[in-house]
Amino acid sequence: MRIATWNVNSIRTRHGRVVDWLVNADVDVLAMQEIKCTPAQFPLEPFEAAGYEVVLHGLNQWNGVAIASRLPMTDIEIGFSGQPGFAKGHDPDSGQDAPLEARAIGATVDDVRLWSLYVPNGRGLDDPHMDYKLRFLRALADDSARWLGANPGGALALMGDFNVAPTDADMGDPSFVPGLSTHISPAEREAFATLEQAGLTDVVRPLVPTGYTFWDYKQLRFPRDEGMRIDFILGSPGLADRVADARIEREQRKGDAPSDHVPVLVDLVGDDDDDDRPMIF
DNA sequence: ATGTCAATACAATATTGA
Repeated sequence: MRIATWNVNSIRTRHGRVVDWLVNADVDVLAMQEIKCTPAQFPLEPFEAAGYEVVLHGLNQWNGVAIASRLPMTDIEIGFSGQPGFAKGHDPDSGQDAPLEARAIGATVDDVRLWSLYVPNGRGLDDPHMDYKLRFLRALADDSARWLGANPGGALALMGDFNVAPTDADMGDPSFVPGLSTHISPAEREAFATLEQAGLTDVVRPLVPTGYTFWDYKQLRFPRDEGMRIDFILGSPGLADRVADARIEREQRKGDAPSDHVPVLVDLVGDDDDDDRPMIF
């Protein structure tokens, strides 16, 4: 089974490129982020014509997550347990919960529990959005730890735009982020590390040790290769053991109307479609 | 020169977000 993640930066603008890539790259399941639309606005037809079913969560023109799959999806979950909310100007001391944004959708394909996740940007080190980002990451780690406790040995994949560059090599120069050095601050890296403490590992890095997944549209970042590695597939041990290959699809940053992010994919063996499982006599 | 892009409200530009 080939699974992938891609921040598409508007599916209405990008559906042609996305479906073409799904078919050409022979992808079974794609987690998308920043679809930037409601369910009524989502271009379902090109996906269905290519043989993909889509589940999505979109509230307005911001954020939005989806999963497209040509294998059956079950147990669709909108948002994760404990996911924090956010609203500009919301007073956290008001006693009222801030509304949830469209940043998480889960589905099960074969025996793999998959999530499409769009972690808050943070905006600035002192911005209220940064605290939201840190709380979002910690709550995600807590929910993942709960799932792994309830499903020992289970295959869990967190796929998405985490908006954190976990190592220095994942961002060549902090000035790539205008103004403030978000994405690389100790607080953000510590919050990201709680996912590793929950038992999840980056399953792409061992096979693709270098390279970026995002280049800002501004300031010729792509031609200069001044990008960041912020899109990941994080797996439980039960998933990581089944990873046979991984790729970062840098070519997708080229050509007409690219997203500012590129797809990241991994191949899994040992799923229900066992014709790719090594035979042992 | 932030060497940009997308959605919306609105009706040619401004705002928001990334």
